Amino acid sequence: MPNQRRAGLHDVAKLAGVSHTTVSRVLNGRQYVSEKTRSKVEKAIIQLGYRPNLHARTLVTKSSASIGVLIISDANLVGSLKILSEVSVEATKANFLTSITSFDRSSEESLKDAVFRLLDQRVAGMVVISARQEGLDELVEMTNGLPLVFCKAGPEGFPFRISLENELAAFRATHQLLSLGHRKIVHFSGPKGLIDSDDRRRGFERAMREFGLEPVQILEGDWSADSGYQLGNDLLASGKKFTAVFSGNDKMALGLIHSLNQKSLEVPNDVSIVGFDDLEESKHYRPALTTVRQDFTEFGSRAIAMLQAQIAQEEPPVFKPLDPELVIRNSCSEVRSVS
Amino acid sequence: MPNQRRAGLHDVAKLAGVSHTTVSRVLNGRQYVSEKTRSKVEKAIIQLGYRPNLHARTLVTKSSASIGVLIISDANLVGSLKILSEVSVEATKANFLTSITSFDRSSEESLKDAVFRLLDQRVAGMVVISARQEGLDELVEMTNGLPLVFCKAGPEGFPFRISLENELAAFRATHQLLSLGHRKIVHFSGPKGLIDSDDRRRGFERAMREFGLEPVQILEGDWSADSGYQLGNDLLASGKKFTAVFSGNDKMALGLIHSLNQKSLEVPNDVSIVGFDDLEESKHYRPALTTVRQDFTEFGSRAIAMLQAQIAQEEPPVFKPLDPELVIRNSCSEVRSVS
DNA sequence: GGTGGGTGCTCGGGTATTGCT
DNA sequence: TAGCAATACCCGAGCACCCAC
Repeated sequence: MPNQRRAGLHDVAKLAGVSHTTVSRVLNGRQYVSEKTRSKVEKAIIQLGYRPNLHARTLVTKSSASIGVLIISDANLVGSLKILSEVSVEATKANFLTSITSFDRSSEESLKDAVFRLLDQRVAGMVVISARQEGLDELVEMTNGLPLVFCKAGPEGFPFRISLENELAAFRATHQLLSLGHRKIVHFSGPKGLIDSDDRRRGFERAMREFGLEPVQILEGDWSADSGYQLGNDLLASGKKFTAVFSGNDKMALGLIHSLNQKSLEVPNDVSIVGFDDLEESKHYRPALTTVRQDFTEFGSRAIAMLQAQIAQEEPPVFKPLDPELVIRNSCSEVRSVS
Repeated sequence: MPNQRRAGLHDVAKLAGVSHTTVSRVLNGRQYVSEKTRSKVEKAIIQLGYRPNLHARTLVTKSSASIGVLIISDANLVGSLKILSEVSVEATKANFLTSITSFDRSSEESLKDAVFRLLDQRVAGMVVISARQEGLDELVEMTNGLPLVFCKAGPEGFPFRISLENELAAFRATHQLLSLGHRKIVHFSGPKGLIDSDDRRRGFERAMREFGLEPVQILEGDWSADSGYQLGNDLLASGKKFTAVFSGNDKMALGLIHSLNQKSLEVPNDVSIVGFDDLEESKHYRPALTTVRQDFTEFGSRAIAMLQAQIAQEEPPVFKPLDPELVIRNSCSEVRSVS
């Protein structure tokens, strides 16, 4: 029996011998209720297992206690999911419920449909997790002033946005290679158009430029270890000379190492590699991977804090950018020869 | 201006010059509306950008078009998140909205609070993703007949449950080692109490028993590569003799390989290893990992199909159990010596 | 008597007003 | 004047019922 009618305000009022107005006052912590009546009402609430109907409340107050999360899915689903889970946990702490929906760029439905799925719920605010910039401007228009926070990609100039210091991190990673004497450096990037890929590529290019160097080559993968392996094979087959690779993420670096090993090339003796992400397992690769890490953990709480401030119409908090950290392990050495 | 009042049924009715009932009929595709009025109403709807208020609708129909997902978080968060995303996508296809909330066993709040967060939304059904059995019986009671589907762990005898064939998969993995002549086999398990850990351990033990063997040792890790590394060190320090390890997942296997390598032990020459999961990157480990894979992809669609059937009070679909597949690569060889 | 369409109550809870103690 | 009851109406939709042709 799913739907035995649940107790309502009126039932509580009747049991407690008060008016429904008083019950409402107790529920919302209003004044003008004596201790005695309050406890009477509370007892009745517990006895009946009363729970307010959120839909009814939302209907009249016009403000639901739930936030929407829109995931615009792309290659790196797992990354988005981590953010989602953080956002959800933080939202819960802040007494918000989380409604999620995803939008697949390759599907027939329009972004508008996905956005309206959330808007129709009258969410109090929205967190958008997207790896690409495209379409985000329209999104702002569609939502028409609704509190909004973007994770990763966000429209140009939009104030509420949480992103990684990709460019700086990539710069530092590349710099590490350069400071070891490497000059012939290849970059494995992620899919073009993803903000992470593009920013990291930019950081790489800036570091090279500051040394007056040209990249040997920039190869585009899809973040997977498989693609790193494939790119490694392609690179070796091309016959281009290089002494180091800066990989856009750790997984591609793993695939690259695999492909080098198959051709009897060793890391770091023959080729030096720097990764990106510092996955939990990267230190157990062979060799342990030198990589660059960014603290992800505050992503969710920052997003929710920004959203809450907007919802409450307060001044949004200002966050310091996250400082990327270079983690030096065993996949880099000084240049020996130009193979 | 977030809340310029949005158009309601009445506004549409006024503009179209009909009553709100007629508009409601058009919206719900009821009969007894002439083509002419229908198109008039539809025009008005578009013109006003009208969107029905889901809360109002839920209030009167007592059935919301949203399902709840409760994530009871444990070690393997990423696994749960993958299921979540599938569930969410499938739910969307079926025109349901997804509300999620998580419950942390180590937190002060009770499971009841988490469940009620969802129940208060009057969700039409609930998907529970839990790695542990504990507390799931109460959950069934609390929800009082609400359509329910459990992913991974589920209460004893509960009919609606999606789980992996862990026991069988682990049996096959162990069997592979045995058929190569290994007799001194160690098992690295996940945290005790997790259904995945326990089932895999059982499969391992059954395989050993059928060969009349005792496990050399069963070591408990936490699924992480770090713990696999630690367990590897512990094992080597213990001086116990072994020729093979069946690791409860691929990541711990990676850590184990790392620890063996540090002691100049090679895989598979000195020690054979079978993993579990077949991560995308496992084929790029050194050596490429022999492991066992289960197809995860239908998890979400199965869960939603089961839930939908319950919600619609239809006969739930019956699914064949997923057949685990042994993926043979280079981390196992025949026994040579007992080190 | 089947179509087409309007009136009015309902869902569950918020709130403003009045009035009594 | 604090503490409460009683009344009444609102939110936005669904629907039973009624009344026209």
